[in-house]
Amino acid sequence: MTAGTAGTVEAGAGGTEDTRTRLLATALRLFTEHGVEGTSLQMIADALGVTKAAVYYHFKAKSEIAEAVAEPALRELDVVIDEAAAKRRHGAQVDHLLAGFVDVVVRHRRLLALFSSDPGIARAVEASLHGEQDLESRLMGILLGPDPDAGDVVTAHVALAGIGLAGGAPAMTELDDDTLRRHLLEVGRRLLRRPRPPRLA
Amino acid sequence: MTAGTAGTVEAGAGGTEDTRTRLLATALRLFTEHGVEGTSLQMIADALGVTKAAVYYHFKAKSEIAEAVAEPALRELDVVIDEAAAKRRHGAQVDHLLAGFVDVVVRHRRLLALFSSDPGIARAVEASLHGEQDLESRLMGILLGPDPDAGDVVTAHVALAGIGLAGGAPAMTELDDDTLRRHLLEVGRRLLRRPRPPRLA
DNA sequence: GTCTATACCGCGATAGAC
DNA sequence: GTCTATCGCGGTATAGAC
Repeated sequence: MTAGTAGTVEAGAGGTEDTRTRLLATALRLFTEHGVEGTSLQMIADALGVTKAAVYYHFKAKSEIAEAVAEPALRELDVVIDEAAAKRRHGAQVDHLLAGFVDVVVRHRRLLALFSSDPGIARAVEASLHGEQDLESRLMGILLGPDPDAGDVVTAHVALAGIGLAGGAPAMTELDDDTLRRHLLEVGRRLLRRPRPPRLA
Repeated sequence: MTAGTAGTVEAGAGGTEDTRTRLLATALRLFTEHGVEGTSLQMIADALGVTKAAVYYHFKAKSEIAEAVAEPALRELDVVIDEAAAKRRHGAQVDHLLAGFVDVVVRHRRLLALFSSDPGIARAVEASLHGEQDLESRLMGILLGPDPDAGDVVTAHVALAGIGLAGGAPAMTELDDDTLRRHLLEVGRRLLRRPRPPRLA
């Protein structure tokens, strides 16, 4: 995105990945190890063998790094929401959204652990979440039907918050992806009263 | 606690509340307005008309202020857990715990919004949560029966995280305490499969 | 026992040279 | 694209006034 002058860069010559990419990978690693707060620009710079100022050339602020790290997961969520919105029947929308949401949560659960305990990421995510696309409104809009009562709203919030947070919880690290996904899905269905989808897609 | 030499101090003379108490009240207000991270010791000191060092006299570190702010809620939770543990039947334990937890969440929901989005408080709470008393283990111990399977563990986590987070969510601020409590309780029951307690206590 | 003055160092961020 | 230098502010720490 914002491609511009790129062109020949992609999969360029020999070894050297461009700094921005290396930077993001390094930042993600350090973030998951020490949290966003606990990771200083100095640590990132040192790990890359450059100075803080060099890091600042690629990102205007630390929060931008956090946003960039969170972006892939948010983009996937965006796709899921679009797919869900495209379904005709409301029940099918909810089913697809739930399954897709759980899937994104499970596949990005290490990131999730960060999201939920670090305001650095949390704020970055919220910015994107309520930004241009406002993922949260769209999510809730699908989950809640045409005219939801207070109980529906509470239920939807508990479901999303619970699944998201539980997915990233330390106690879940022992479970393999598939097991976790199955259980989260089941819990979500019970919450949202969608007892069980038809056996074949 | 750690009373010691006190004695005559309690409910002392005229106007001046002791600084420590004013400090905590001020800190709580600023924390809820700007978050823990967003509140500097300088801001607290200014609001009280003292210097940073004075604040530092009462609390060795910023994290201690956060802990002190969170303490009342955690103590209430502690009581609820004890009460629940004292019940004879497991079903009654879960019912009491759920109702008590929801109640604490609702009454401290402003604080909750902080807990869940600010690692300052989050860490303080975790310290207490896993400290001496290890509230979390005891909570989970009651919620999960004798030998829980993976599904039970996931469910319990979703329930606690979901109720806690949803209770503090901005979207819930419009609901009055009683309505919120009723809906959270109902959602919790559905999750934990405790359909409905007997009509009279 | 309560507070002020002052200082330290690491942090995120900026400006400008190469 | 990277570096050196520097800034202001944050939490922390100590010495000492009252």
